[in-house]
This record gives sequence, C-alpha cells and structure tokens, in this order.
Amino acid sequence: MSKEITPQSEDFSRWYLDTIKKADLMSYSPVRGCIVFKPDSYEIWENIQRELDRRFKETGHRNAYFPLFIPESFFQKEKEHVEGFNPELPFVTEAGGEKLEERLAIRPTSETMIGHMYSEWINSYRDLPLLINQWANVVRWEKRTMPFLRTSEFLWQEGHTAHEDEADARRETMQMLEVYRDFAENFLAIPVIVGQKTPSEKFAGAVDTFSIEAMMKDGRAVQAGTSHYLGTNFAVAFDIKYLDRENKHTYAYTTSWGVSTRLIGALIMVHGDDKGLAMPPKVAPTQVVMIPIGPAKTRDMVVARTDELFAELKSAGIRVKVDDRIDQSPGWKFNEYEMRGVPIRVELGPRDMDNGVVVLVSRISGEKRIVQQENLVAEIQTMLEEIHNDMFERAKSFRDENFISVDSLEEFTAFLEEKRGFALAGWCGSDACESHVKEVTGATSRNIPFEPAEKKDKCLVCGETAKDTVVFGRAY
RNA sequence: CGGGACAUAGCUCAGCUUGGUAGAGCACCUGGUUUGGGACCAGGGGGUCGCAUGUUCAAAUCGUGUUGUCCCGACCA
Repeated sequence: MSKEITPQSEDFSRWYLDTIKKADLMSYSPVRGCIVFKPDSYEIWENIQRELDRRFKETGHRNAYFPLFIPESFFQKEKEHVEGFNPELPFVTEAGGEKLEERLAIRPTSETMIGHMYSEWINSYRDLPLLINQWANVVRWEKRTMPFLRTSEFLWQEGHTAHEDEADARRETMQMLEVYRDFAENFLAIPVIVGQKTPSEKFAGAVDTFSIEAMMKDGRAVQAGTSHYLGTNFAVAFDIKYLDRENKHTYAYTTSWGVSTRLIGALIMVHGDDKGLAMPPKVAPTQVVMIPIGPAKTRDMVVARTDELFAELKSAGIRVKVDDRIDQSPGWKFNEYEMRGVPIRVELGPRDMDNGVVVLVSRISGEKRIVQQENLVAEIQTMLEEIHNDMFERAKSFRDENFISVDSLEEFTAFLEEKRGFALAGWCGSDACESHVKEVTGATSRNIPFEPAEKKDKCLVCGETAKDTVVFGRAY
C-alpha cells in the first residue's frame, strides 16, 4: 500500500484527490473549476479519442468543427434547451474594449449552432442522413466542480446527425448508444447499465435520452455516455427542412450523442485501489514498464538485454517504457508505477539473466509470472488481454455485489445505510414519486435499463402498478 | 449559491494564541557508496507566507475584503 494515498475505505474523496495528484494527472489552474490535463491524463484522452474516432468513422460519421461562440438568441429558440442551460452559460459581452451588440455564449453544447448550420446545408432528402461528429471543448459554469468528473471546461465529442424520418433517427440513437456500451466495456473495462433516462433526467430539448451508467467504487453512479433522440424539436426551432421524395417540405429528425473527459474520472474511480491508479491495458498510456535490476558489476549487461527486449515489445506495438535510472531503487520504482497504474511491470535482474527469463507482475492482481525471454512478446500480449478481462470482471462483480433489488423506499434506505450502491425498483412513472426518492435517499433515477435483472411490478414509493423498472443511485 | 474548514518551499505540514528579518520531513542539485518492494553518507539550492488593503516603529502572525481548494447541502447537462 502506498504511504502517500489515503485508503479508499477511510475517505474515498481524499483517496481520489491523492491518487490523481500522485499519479500526476492534473493541476488546478488559476481559474475556478478549470484543471490542466497533464500529459498522463491527456494521453488517456488521446487513446479514448483515437479508439472512438475509429468507431465513429466505421459507422459512417465524419468530423467537423463549429464555432466556440454562439449568439445568445440561438438559445432562445428551443424552450426546454434554454431553460436547461441558462444557469450555467457564460457569455462574452465585450471585445476590443467595446460592448458587443449581441452577447456571445461560450458553447455548453452545440445543438443550436449546428442546428443553424444544418438548416442551410440540408435541402433535399438526398442530403440525408447527415452524420457529423465534433471533438471540442465546452464550458458549463458549474456550482460544484471535481477534477475530471465535473469541471467548468471539459473536452468531449458531440455527434450531431439529421435523418429523413423518426425510424432512421432512432436507429442512429441506438446505434451510437451501442458504440458507447461496447467501447466502455471492451476498451475501458467498465461495465455499464444501458437504458433510457426518465423524463426529468433527460437532456434539455430531447424527446428521449439514453445513457450508459457506471458504478464507482464508492457505490456512486457516473453517467458515462449519452445518446439523444431529438425528434423534430431542434429542426422546428432552427428550421431544418428538406424536400422529401414526394416533393414536400419536411422537418428532419435529429440526434446527438456524446462522451467527455469525465470518462477519465470514471476510469480512476472504477479501477483504482489503495495503491493508486489502475489503468485498463487498452487505454493505459504506458502498458508495460521494464525495470532492470542489479549491482553495478552486472548492470550494463542487464540494461543491454532490457533494451533488446524493449525493442521487441515496441515493434510489436506495445506501449512500453524502460526505467533504468540508477538514482532510484527498484522498490521505489515498483511503488511508483503501481501508483501510476501501469498494467504490467517487467523485472529483469542478474538471476533472470542466468536463467533466460523475466518476471512479469500484474498491477491489478499482484500475480508474478516468470516467463522465457524469447516468449516475452506473446506472454505480454496474453497477459494484457487477461488483465483487461480481470479488470472488467472485478468491476462487474463489485457492481453486482452493490446492486440490490428493492420493493419499498424503506428497503432502499436501509440498504444505503449499510452499503452504497444502486437499487433496482419499480416506478409508477410520476415525477412526484421520483423526486420523493431523491429527497429521502439522495439517489436519483439513473436510467430505465433495457435488460433489468428482473421486472418490478410495484412503485417503490406509492405502491401503485409500476410503469417501469428503474435503477436508482447517488450520482456524481 | 448557503454552512463549515483550509491557503507558509515541488509535496505534507509546523510557526500564528502572546506581532520583532522563515522552519522540518520528503522531493530537488553536487560528489561518493548502493540496487530483487519506497537505500545511505557528506555538501548545497529553493519561499515578496494565495492576493489586496487596514492597524502598527514593525505583520506569516491581528482586522477587513477578495480569489482558490476541500467537506456538507441546494442546483446540475
């Protein structure tokens, strides 16, 4: 265990802050709620970007970039949207020492700007579907911020598509939700609950919002990705019309979907432990760290062999580093890279040289494996795969252990007093019952899962017939 | 945005009550010895005490304001 990180069981919040500090992921900046993404966290983001971008392009999307500044009047055009975002909109009111004629919002999301542009670009059904994604920064003036999970400025991608009809737009909404699910589980090793948001939790301006929800190690929820079916709400507001196959003016159906740098926070809170960070192999900036060990007499020989093996791993496409500094002891390095979450450590010392082997150590399980040097690349590839699966299974077991099915609010309250986690419960569909749950437990509806472990038939608050089976949990 | 706490070296913190020229440990630099779970010896560098303002002969220390961070709450795509 690290000497410098507060144990999770003692104070999870401090554990999180200690961990990101010790792993050198970020710095606070002079501006409230805004952090610097230092190279190690930015590289995580780059890995996320690269993988998602590939998946977006595979599904037919292209990237574009829209302006950071959005005329204030754009926000007035969609009623729910303006109400949802007004409290957290920052504005530019003057430039060059002169007051602007119209205030410019700094984008919190780009539905309005993109809606405006789409109305110009879309004229015919032949222009549809229009499938565009944007990688950008956005700003939301949050009251309460937390590094990565909620910052005033953050990085994200927002997909914006327009379609001929409802069916096609809904197909797109579901397709991208599935892209996110697959990405979260198979790339980030984060198990997620896929479902639909309740009306009170949906995106401001959406007809339907869908999400993937993940459980952190303190039992709280993080919305890891969202996909919105916007119907014709933004098309009507921004006049996105096209001539259809019958030569009639028709409103387009639009969607939007996004994930953000809060995924980095989720990665930390889902996989980290008392030693610090634990990075799933596919997203880890460094997958393997090699540490040559030994006294000066044999050192040159050990380092030379380490460098050879390093070259082999590198050319096999593995993200590997050698730490051959002599001013730090091996033990210090072991702790350091565990704190930074590197999935595999490779030790090579004089004894290993004699035997033609290396020692592999898994960050997540601590398991040591002694393997032949000539098999190193294959062994590492296997082990990375195993670590990914192990991390996913651990996260899934944890979630399932902290996921209860309840029939009443009392049961839920009792559960939350003992543990922290999610509850599956029936819900009658009324806002009153939903907000009552929040008042009593602090938990909000996360989503209505597509595949609940069971169907609940009575509302946990009023006892009436349940309309939906809902996942409740305290959220970040 | 409300309630509470904090802000002194890269990090963790002492010093403040009772004003008098800035401290420790770790980290960093130099030299040497070390290296299979946070090595050791010797020497060295580094801080307008968050910022502003007031009181005072004198402010890290007392007052006021401000900014930021943390915890609790409200709000939250």
